[in-house]
Amino acid sequence: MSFASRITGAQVLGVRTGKSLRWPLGIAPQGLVGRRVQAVRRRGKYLLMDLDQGLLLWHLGMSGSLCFGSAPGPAGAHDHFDLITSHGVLRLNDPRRFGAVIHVPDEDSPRARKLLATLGMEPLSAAFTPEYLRAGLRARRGAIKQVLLSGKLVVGVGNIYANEALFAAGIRPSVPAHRIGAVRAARLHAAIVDVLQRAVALGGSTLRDFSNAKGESGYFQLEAMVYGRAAQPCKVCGQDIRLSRQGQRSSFWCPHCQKS
DNA sequence: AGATGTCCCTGGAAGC
DNA sequence: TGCTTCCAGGGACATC
Repeated sequence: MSFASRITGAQVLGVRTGKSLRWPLGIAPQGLVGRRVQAVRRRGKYLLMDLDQGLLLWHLGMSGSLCFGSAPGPAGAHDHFDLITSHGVLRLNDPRRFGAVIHVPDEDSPRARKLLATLGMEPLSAAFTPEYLRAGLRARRGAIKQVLLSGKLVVGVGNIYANEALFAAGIRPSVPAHRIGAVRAARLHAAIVDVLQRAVALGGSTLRDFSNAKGESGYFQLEAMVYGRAAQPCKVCGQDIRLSRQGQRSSFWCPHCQKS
């Protein structure tokens, strides 16, 4: 049973905070005491926890993980936030502290809107269609890789999956988004859905130096075709995988399989 | 409003 | 061996 269903209905008994996370909580921790968890949802990479008053937004950043249990044990160096409830303790562990827990009064508050309202389509929803992607790409002049990473068209596509999806679609990361026609947009759409579905089925592809909540290594559970393979032979054509930088991010691509 | 650059943080790896 | 430097990630924010 997921922690979401186990924590639903619980009452908050207390909060323990460790080192500060990326942003302030937005409320005094005591202000959460007595609240009830009414539902747990997700939007993009945010976890939304509806309380009887207010809303808690959780984000795992790049290295965060959650665990939920009745006896979490003493807090470790990277255990930054415990939500202590009548059903158990939800603990956020995050070595690199890119994660966040943020309280907002409601989803329409300025802070919540700023974080959530600009998010793009859910990639595994029925509304994410090839036509939607094509229309969004047509309106953007930036490099396709950065458009995907921006999350404004479609959420959930981080650097690893952007690289992999572009390879699968045969599109070079530097191509201006609006140059991608209907046929290739459809191919990219299918590639995004496929790579995310496979990643979810396999439990994600964490960084090589981290592990999932169960402590299992996430070492390329989704086997990368290009990501992290600079100067290694392409698994399809044998040419050396190239590495370039776009907006402070590494892009890996095959010069033969991704011609334009 | 879109595009671009900067910054946050830490630990592992690589280089000296 | 021990030090320093580089690098990875998501995404808000500032600036043009």
